[in-house]
Amino acid sequence: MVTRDDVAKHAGVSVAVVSYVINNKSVVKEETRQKVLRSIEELGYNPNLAARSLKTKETHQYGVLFNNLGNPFETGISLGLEAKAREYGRSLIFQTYLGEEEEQLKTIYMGRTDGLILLGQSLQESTIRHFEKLGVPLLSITAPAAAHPSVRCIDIDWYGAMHDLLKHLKENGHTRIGFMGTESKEHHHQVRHSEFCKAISALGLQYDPDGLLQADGRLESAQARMLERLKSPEPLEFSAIVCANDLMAIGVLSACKDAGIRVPEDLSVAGCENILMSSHTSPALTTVHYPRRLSGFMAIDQMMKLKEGQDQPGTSSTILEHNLIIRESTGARSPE
Amino acid sequence: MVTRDDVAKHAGVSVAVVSYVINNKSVVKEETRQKVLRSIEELGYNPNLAARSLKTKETHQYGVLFNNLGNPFETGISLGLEAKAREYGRSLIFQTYLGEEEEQLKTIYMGRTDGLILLGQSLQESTIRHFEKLGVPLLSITAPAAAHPSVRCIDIDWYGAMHDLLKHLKENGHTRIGFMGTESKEHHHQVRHSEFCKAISALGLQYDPDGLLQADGRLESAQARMLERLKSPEPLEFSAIVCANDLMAIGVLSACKDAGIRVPEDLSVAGCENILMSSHTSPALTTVHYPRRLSGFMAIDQMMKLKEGQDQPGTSSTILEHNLIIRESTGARSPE
DNA sequence: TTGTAAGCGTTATCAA
DNA sequence: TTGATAACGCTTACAA
Repeated sequence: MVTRDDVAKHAGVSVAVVSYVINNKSVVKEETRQKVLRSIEELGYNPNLAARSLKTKETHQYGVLFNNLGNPFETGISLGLEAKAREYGRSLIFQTYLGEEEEQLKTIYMGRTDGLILLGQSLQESTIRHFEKLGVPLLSITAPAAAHPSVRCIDIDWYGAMHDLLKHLKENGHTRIGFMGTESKEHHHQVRHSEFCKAISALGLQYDPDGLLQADGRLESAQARMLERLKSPEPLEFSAIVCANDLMAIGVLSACKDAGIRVPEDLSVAGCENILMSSHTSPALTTVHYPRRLSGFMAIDQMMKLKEGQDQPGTSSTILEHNLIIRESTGARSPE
Repeated sequence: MVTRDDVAKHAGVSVAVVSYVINNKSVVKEETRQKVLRSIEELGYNPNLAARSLKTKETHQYGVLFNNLGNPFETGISLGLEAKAREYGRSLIFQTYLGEEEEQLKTIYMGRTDGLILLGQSLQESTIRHFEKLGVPLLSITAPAAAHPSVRCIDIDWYGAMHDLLKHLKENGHTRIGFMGTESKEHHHQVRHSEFCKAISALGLQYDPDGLLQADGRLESAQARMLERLKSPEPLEFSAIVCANDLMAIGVLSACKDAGIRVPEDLSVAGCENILMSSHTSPALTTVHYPRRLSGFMAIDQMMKLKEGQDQPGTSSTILEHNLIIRESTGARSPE
């Protein structure tokens, strides 16, 4: 490996000068600078980042915690994170979050990250304090079920989104509306569910708690759960169903197809997130658009600002624009 | 930050002993060990990984180079990579590969990675040599268009896969078969295309070079390209089309729907990779299954073995099992 | 404008 | 079985 010492020797200067050149300290004489630059080029020198961050306490890496890399919602966000991080010369360490291994985060990221980006996870109080003490900021894209003051959030206004969606369904004659959520109490889908409930009552609609179906956020489990429900002899409690994400909504669509239920003639189905695939199902899915790429941009931007101490107290929560996308999977019911 | 010095002081031992305990050197007296362990616990100590890798020259991190994080094929592989890496206590640095910024890889990964996992990219000779010199092994999941002896590969047998698929189409009466690939000469889809061509002639089928449609691997561009083709007055050169990946095949499906072409009655469509979504389109997509998760497992396993010097010369290329999945999008043509 | 040297938190060698 | 101490490659006072 070529080290800074090699460069110094080759260029006939001291190691400090090499550092000055690399870090663009303007003190260096232009002639010397060129000499050093030439040596760097000739030797193919690259600074060792581990050594650098040991000294500077800056790693130029951010940790990103996934729930499910297989969900295009999360990869869509990462696309934004990654592009913006690249702009700033930052790298991302991706990790799937597993509740039972939360303790390990402390080990994995020690001396390896300038900040942690969550995708809606509710970390334990002790973990949050640990990173706080280390000066590693936490930021969540889409708010955790259990909000914590020292975790800043980027999200859309779920109440507004649910209100828009439910208003659309109401206008199509639906009064009884179901919900498919995610079982875990700590999952960020809980926020979507609770705002759904608020919007339901604000609009004077009915919500039968029996009309709550629980899956785990994945397509397959949603499909299985819905199929099971459709096969039971009892009639559905609802004429329309809102799913906490598109993946589950697509699973519901498939279950309806399997069971011979027509969408939207027999049942209206809506999702959340507007992943690419939701416009390529048949029927195409009505959904709430979540600005994924933008949320990733904002997250990195905020991290960079936090670093520069521009920690404005008002910015602990950022609300992004949402959009209702009406497609074919919702509409008026047609009685055979 | 709590350092090893703090622990040593707290436990009343030297710093060396703390290291011994952490790294499980068996020399330490059990009583001392317990004392140190208790101090570590009490102080909430975690070893600084930057310092450690500076000393040991091992980073316990692997770089992963994506083409498109939005492609479920790539995230499916990552799911495998991530799970296996976790088992071994390794972290992954994800990066989107951009040809024009290849030079930067040398900087980004300096002192930060024990190995680089490619997803079919063809790196420049000089880049490959750079990492070779540093002792950073390169491994590609799905073979690059330009194979290089020092990059080991994990892939399926694309000739076999294409042969299976084309045989199925031939049995359904198709003789003229088109292909949708990816434009760039360096893209790993080129391998799929060339093996397609070989299988075509082995089976005595026709392949009209005009029947080659070029997109960029994404759904949207495939849809646009196919729609454009369908709108031109000339009749199609083929009665069936194979797409280099499922995402593009789904785009083709959407284009057909837009243009009023029935699948498979008017045109058979097949993909590659068998992403989750391909079983939820209508018609469901015929495709070649690629064992994504497994390929990720193998990649990490190989990396770990390379490290231990178990660099068997025979293992530079690993072939995984593939499967033809026949669904609804292919079949016999029905003349109106 | 450049050089010397201390120190970042580890591991590992060598003595004790 | 333990303790000093020299690296690892870098940044950054401070001195020259």
